[in-house]
Amino acid sequence: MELYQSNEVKLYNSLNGQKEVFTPITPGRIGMYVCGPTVYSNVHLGNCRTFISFDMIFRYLKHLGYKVRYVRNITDAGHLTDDADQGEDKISKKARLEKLEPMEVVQQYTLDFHNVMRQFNALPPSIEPTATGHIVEQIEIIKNIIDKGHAYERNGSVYFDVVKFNTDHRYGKLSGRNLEDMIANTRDLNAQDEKENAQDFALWKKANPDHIMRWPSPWGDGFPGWHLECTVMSSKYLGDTFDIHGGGMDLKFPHHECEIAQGEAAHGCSPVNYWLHANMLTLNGKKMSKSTGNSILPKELFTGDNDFMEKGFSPSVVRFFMMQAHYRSVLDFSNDAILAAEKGYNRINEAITLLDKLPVSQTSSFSINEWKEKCYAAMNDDFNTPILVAELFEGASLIQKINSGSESINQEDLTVLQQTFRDFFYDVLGLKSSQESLIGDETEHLDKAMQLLIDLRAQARANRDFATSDKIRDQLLEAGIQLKDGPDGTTYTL
RNA sequence: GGUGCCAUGGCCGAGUGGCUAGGCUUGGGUCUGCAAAACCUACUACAGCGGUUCGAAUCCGCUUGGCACCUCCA
Repeated sequence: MELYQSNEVKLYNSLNGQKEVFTPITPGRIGMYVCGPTVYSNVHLGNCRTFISFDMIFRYLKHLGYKVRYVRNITDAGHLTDDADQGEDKISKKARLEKLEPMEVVQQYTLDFHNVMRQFNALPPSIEPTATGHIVEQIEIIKNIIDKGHAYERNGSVYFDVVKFNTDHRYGKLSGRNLEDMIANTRDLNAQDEKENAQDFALWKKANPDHIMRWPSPWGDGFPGWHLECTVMSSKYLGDTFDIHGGGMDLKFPHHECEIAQGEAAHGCSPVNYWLHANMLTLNGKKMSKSTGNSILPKELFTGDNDFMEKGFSPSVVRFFMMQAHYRSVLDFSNDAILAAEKGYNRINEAITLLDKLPVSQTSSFSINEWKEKCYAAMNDDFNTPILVAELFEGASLIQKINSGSESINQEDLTVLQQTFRDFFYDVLGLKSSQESLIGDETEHLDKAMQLLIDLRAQARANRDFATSDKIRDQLLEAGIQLKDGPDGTTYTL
């Protein structure tokens, strides 16, 4: 019996704005697609929040025993810098500026992305397809959409006919827009526009002679439009209709709206059952954005080399900070907020170090299963990680009380406590304990060296040579190591 | 202008028509040579104005403020 059979997950579906009971198309199996990064520059922290949010969702669904195929693409072509019409492929623009091959740029930033995701302890997706690896499929689906009468060719480019599509489908159902309003609100600035309507979007763009990234197609040399890759890759790997599609809130319109239109036009069915949108991470109250400069790189945050924070923070602390907010809420990043999160994170880590050393009693003075159920209930309710974190703090408090003897626990319950605490902290939230950043070998060496210092200090204290003992303590603190005198001797944390 | 979302105690951040999330900070205490850490303990908030209700911070309306999308952006 898998956990999912006894845990009913409710998730907020952007398609109708309601929390719905999640039922996969195939029992026990889930297909999930998340829009990945455009690899033309380093991912910033805001990008990371979305991927960390969906990593948490992926982890919880797996924890429940579902077999999840998680597809997250790499956009290495096709996003335009300007208007669809005088647009230039983002990747090739960057390439020209830096005098690099386009695929060199792609490689560099893909590696950076993977590296950052690894630091945040995000699991790799099951499949990570690239747009450039699916040009053939994109050309095929464009032919299909043209055949169905939902697209037209103009001067070597192909456009999706939104107005025609809207006559027997509903364009705008995800973002709550209707086409009439959109048309009414459009001022027609581009008289030379190839498109029949301003709302039409490109499926294929003709490449100018100097455009580096280009592929042959039935309409001439060009490159695929912005929204097509996701439709192609999601349907290829997950089917024409699949369970969950995720992405950042800012992709809801037009990107996801266009995906729905493309899917419905090409396959005749709605592509996705549950649309999930992760909210933005703001910095100083404003959305992070590469173009405005209001952004912070993960590396700058980890090292403390940035203008916003007074010191560096470990990836796990940053992840914990994000988990303290709901994925659908805007989260503002600030020095005070992350500092507070770091202290809370340390508190939970203190409890974890006690987990294997707790005294066992004949009976328990509380109901551990009640606590465990609350943890699951939090996650089952649209992945409410802030509530889960609150429960982990309750658990941490419980651990301290058992340790100090004001609560007691029997062996059976202790096993539940250990298992549940670890399941949620490590597996579901994807956090690491503060000591874990060190590799085993290093820890051992450090332990030995530290023990020597601790012994020396203890001796100095015994001789009431406090000048020496305080010197050891204070200088270690400057080096980032904190000594903690307890009843059973002195321990240290980094 | 259009479409959504949000306003919670010093700070961050959940949530619910009635039973005081949680973390951080701060005050008091235990421990300590002194600290730090840890632990115990205290601190009853929901933008404003109306309305519905026995009862609303939670539902409805208005006002004010903020954010996101409508153009590439997670």
